[in-house]
Amino acid sequence: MDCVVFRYNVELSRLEVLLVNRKEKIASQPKISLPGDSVRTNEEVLVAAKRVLFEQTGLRTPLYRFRSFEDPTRLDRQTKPDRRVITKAYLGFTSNTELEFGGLAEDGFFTSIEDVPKKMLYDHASIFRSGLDALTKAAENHLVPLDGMPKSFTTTQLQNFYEVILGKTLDKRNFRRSILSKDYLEETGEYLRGTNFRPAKLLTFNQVKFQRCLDKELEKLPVILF
Amino acid sequence: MDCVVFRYNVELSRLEVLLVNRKEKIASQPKISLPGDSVRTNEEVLVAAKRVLFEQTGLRTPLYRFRSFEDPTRLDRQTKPDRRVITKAYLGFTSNTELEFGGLAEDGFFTSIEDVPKKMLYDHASIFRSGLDALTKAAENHLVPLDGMPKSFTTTQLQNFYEVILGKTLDKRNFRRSILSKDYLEETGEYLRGTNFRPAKLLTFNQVKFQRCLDKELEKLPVILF
DNA sequence: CAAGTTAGTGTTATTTTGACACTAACTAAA
DNA sequence: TTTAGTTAGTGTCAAAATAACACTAACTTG
Repeated sequence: MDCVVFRYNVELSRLEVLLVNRKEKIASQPKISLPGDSVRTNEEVLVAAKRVLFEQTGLRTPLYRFRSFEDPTRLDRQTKPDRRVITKAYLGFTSNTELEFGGLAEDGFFTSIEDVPKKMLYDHASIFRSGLDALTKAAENHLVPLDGMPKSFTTTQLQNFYEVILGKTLDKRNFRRSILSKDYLEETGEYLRGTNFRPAKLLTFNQVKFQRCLDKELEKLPVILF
Repeated sequence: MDCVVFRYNVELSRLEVLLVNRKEKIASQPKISLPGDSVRTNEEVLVAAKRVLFEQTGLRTPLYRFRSFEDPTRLDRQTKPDRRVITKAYLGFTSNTELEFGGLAEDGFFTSIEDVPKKMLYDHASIFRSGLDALTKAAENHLVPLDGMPKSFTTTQLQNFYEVILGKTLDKRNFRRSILSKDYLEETGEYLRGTNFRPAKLLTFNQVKFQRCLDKELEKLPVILF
């Protein structure tokens, strides 16, 4: 199981992803990789993902599964032909920049998604790409988890976040209508102070409601096949 | 990997599913189960599913993946706690009733979905139920694979098929508009003869175009996260 | 109090979806 | 040959969802 953990870098207004270097070099593979490890025999995969992410990087953040990778040649082609390895991939968001490496991870860093190496451990480069696709798809439908946003934020800040992910500008009114109808944002009653213009309402992300919203969307899917 | 293979019984106008009895009894488990077995180390899972289905029942039919089952307790609770077993489930349709059993399967039969045993091998009862859910969802969106329909059929026959799956009647005009817009049905140029009323156009199912249509639908999904 | 800046809102046109009823084409029987 | 019987096949209208678009509200500073 592997994790694609994004960070929204507000200052540089860019999207970053968390990569780690493995302690051990595996055959001729690059050490640079996504955080990830194998699942214990009696462990729920999602639980394993959270555990491993914490062990390797010190991060605790909700994770969302997005795809499995089970091509029988995914590791063969590169290394160990002794057994077949499949992996399940999760994505997450964080705002935390204080990392503590451990487990299989020697060290690591956030890097702009532009600068992610083309070659990483095993098929991690393509897992990353797939995670980015999943994120884009989620963004197009205003279903990006906001675990990496500040505790509270304004609608405009949120729109900027989405615009960074999608790489294009969005219509303010349509964006607000859509995102508010999703019903996972809550007003704090507070306003953003310190500007020299009209203060904006501060919102918070309700992760539980977001999950409910995700489930509702999954119900609506035209197919389960797949 | 396990297969949920449906058959549309035109005469009885009901939906049936293919079950097999395993040759070997496993612990205190029922022998009755879905066709299924483990995947070979170097085998694509879909390929394995088609191979196993053929070995066990003599059927060759396109299969469509619909879900994975990976709860760490799925077999533990019942039998072998020696290793963790996950499974990937596929669904398919056939019109073939000539079965040839082999491999792990002693024998088998099609049974009405009403009469599927509540207790089957491992968690096969819940895999079946989940396959039926997938089918229903597909039917609601007019995306049921028609591999189990006769070579050619009329729109009305197709509508009956859908009505059997959904257990309710559908509006003829809306059904036709929707299903024809999907673009995986082709006119044969032939007409259904032998009736004493207006002859209906005969259509065929194009499985390749259907796959393309499925892929297009998957593109449109609001999330990749699942 | 005027100027500057962002916050916040509503309407219209287009597309999609569901509800609904009639004419067309054929056979069989009178 | 005409009429009755039966299913095939088609189009419109209303409702909901979606995309495009411009102005007023609220605050700060000088």
